[in-house]
Amino acid sequence: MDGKRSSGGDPARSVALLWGSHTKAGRSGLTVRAIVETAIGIADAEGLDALSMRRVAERLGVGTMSLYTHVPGKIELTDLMIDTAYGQLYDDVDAPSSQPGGWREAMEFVAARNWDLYLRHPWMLQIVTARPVVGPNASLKYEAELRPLEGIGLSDIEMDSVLTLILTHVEGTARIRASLDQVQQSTGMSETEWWLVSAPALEKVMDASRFPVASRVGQAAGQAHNGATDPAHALDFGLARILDGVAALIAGR
Amino acid sequence: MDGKRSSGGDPARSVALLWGSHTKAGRSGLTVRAIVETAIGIADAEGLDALSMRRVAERLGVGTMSLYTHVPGKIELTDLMIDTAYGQLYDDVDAPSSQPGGWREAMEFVAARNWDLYLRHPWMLQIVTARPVVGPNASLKYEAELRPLEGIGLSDIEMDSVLTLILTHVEGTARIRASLDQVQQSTGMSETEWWLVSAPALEKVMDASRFPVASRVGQAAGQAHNGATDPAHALDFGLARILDGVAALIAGR
DNA sequence: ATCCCGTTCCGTACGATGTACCGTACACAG
DNA sequence: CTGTGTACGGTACATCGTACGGAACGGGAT
Repeated sequence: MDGKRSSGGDPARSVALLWGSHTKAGRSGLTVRAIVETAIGIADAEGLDALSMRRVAERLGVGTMSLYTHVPGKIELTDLMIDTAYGQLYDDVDAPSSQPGGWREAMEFVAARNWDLYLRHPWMLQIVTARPVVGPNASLKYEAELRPLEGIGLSDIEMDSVLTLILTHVEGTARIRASLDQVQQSTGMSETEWWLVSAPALEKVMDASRFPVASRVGQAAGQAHNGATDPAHALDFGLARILDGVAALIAGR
Repeated sequence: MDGKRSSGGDPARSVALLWGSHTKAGRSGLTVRAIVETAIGIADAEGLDALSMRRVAERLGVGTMSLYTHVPGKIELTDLMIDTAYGQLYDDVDAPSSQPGGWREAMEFVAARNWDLYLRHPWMLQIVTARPVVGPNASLKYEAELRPLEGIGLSDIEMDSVLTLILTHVEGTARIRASLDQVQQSTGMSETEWWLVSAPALEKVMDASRFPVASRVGQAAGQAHNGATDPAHALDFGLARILDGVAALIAGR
């Protein structure tokens, strides 16, 4: 899968599927909800690559093709998975906006929650988020995350832009973290170990004098957070700069 | 492919492959370079999903398994593709740092070049950038992009953090754009058309009063750049905030 | 000239995958 | 009790990456 996103074809079908109640069960007790939750369980535990229709069906004790009675295809299934995961983000719509402190603390809260979300469900990062899935939980998420930006001196468009900026930052940084985790898991080496193994081969072939700044900075960064990159630090550093920039925009009025 | 990234196994092998000269050709004239360039051509034109070992071999007029004489597997091939693409970024290492204007203009130049890169090679966004591929061109890129940040009052670690922040922003925003492009291409509908088709089904099921802020802001944003999101605007807006934040960091010393 | 051996090429085959197609068997309305 | 719509799922197909092992070649040693 990965880069796929045909958008299914019929938008109305997808909308109905996302917003429907999914309670009707046939004689084998199969439900859309059960399918989605099983799929999330597999993806959480073994990654998106391990998620196949056969595996889902097997785990549900059901024939593979029975899934297609409830779900049009795998793409729509992943759409449902994403919207379901969004549902776990906030207890209620006012969670971010009722955060103590101003909009800045609220946005830090939003960033932290999204960061945690991608930690729990790394597979979300692998699903190309094409034209955002407009499910009920995604809509609630958007509403919840927008509210703290109300009435602080931003236009509607700026509110949307600021939120997009923050979420893009979190997602991108989470992607870096997820990649590091995956390499670590698949090679059995920590990042530090990996560099120790690669360094000799690299030094033999790479003339450090051609990259004076890069090698100095790379060295410094590597030592500071043992491992070439520290996603947690990147998250905080970046968010601080972004929020400073937004504050400057507001103050400049 | 998509979410894969086994890191191949032997790091030394990958390093040698990336930094090697790739000039030795066998009796059929097959080269690593030719394989990589053909692969890039396919991915550029038809997307990463259309890239298969069979297609590459076919286009080269060669048996599929012959590729494996020169390249260990598909994952390593994509590593080579990425480093090759990086090679097209700057004419020389000093391109960004010799930009007229200060570090700010230089970083805008860097952002614009990366933005263009992802426009030309959208498949790069689909390849999970695990433990960054340390090829020769990637190293040059890092050096080139770091140089404009020299001597402006940032520590080594901050230099790295700032660059990471900017590149993450560009990549994330490019990902949004690529997704929109792909939906547009696969459905044959422009984004505006898509929303027009989906809106009726959505309105029937979604109670706008539950999402007061979201629907107001979404409406405003949608009208401003006809289409729910305007990646180009998001790029500029975000970059401006980020650079303001960095400027504040420097000024605060 | 002959042989040998290392390398390059590639045909075949295997185990995956998503899902189209179509028969079966059940639950419920009449 | 019977008729019919829906849920279920077995089989099959195209596609993928690539393991395996044989064929074909080029160049060095005899």
